[in-house]
Amino acid sequence: MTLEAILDAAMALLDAQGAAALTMRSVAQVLCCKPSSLYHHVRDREELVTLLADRALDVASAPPPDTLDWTGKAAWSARLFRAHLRRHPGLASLLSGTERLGPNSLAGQEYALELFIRAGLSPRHAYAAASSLATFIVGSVQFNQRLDASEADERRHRRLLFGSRDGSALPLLVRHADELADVGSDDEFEVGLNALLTGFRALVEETR
Amino acid sequence: MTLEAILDAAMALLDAQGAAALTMRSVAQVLCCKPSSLYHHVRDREELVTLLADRALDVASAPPPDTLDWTGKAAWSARLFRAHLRRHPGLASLLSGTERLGPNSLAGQEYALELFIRAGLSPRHAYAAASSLATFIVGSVQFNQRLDASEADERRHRRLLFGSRDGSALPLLVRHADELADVGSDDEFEVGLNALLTGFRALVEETR
DNA sequence: TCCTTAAACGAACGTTGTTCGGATAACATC
DNA sequence: GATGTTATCCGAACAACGTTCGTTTAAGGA
Repeated sequence: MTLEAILDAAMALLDAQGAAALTMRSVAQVLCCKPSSLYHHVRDREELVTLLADRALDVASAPPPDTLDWTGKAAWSARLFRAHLRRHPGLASLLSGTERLGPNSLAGQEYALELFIRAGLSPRHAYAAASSLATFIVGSVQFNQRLDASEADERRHRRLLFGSRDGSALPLLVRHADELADVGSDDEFEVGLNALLTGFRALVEETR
Repeated sequence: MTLEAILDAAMALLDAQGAAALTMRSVAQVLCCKPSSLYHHVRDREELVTLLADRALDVASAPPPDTLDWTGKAAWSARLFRAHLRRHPGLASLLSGTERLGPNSLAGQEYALELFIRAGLSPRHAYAAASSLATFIVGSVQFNQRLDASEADERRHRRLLFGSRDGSALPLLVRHADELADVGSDDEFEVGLNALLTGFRALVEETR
């Protein structure tokens, strides 16, 4: 009957059946109580989601090995964060819909801020860089969630769709349909991540 | 009574009252008909949203001036795209929830693909780069939507929140609270965009 | 003129978030 | 130990949502 239990139930529900199944009634059912009881511990459904979104970030992430330079550490943490988001389907969509001011979210911001400031960025640039990186990671997972769910089916679908068009309007997409069809979300993420980090590295150089 | 009219009404509703107001009943009311009538032109609400998400991308965007190099053109188009997303609140959240296989979406992908391939990227890298860029743009708008709505209030709120914590856990966020509080979404977007593009430029160099 | 077909409607069903008043139990106070 | 206060839970209900079904209406072709 405590708020902890409510968030636990919501988390279990989120992992098991996705974000759409996260209703007041379903949460109550998991806790063997009635929906109205939840409103004594939580004002809204929105507040529940906000609390859950931050609680779900409570990942005891292993710190990156010290042998890496700062971009290596950033990449390490970014991949870990992405893996965590993919392990909990629906979490990405939760995060992009709520404000991120909870303790775990702030801790992550603090960590990235320290990393980027120590690398030589101004506080403002470090903050903007951290926000951009977080935006890209969460957005990347959220965008490819539907695609990853169907996997091979989706690839075939995409290839079919590209190929079925007459080549006049979309020559490049059609010509490279087969090759592009199996560019997975992993490849896309790595390209974007590396691009962002080399961009940040260049920003450090030009600031110095 | 045509599908065009339905999408027009939905678009008007989206612009006027946001994505949450986009209900079957409200769309029907704008068209002076009953909700059940909509189901003769659209299978689901999801299909309506999917169609709308692509139709809303129908922006007769002025092509970037030819004096710019390819990263300049990419930045130009990216800023235009972002401005368009911000002009239509709720569109970003629509885009991140549906598959992007409509004609306008594909046309945008084709355009970015051509730009990046002509710059020297392999088709696969060009595709991944374009996807990453789109992810960042849409994600950036969606993330900062709530923040931009409140504007100054939100800034004060953020500063207050950062400042109110004891400095032990979040030393950097607290120390630079004032400075960080007025890092707007524009700054964040420009930093991320520039980083991505210099990263892509480096990718071209190392590929060649 | 009659028949077929497509579109709009009215009413309902199930589910959602949320509110309110009453029942209930625990806890503090005299 | 009795009493009153407080916090919690429950039952029922409300409005709004997406969706479906059967009927009505209107238009177009044979």
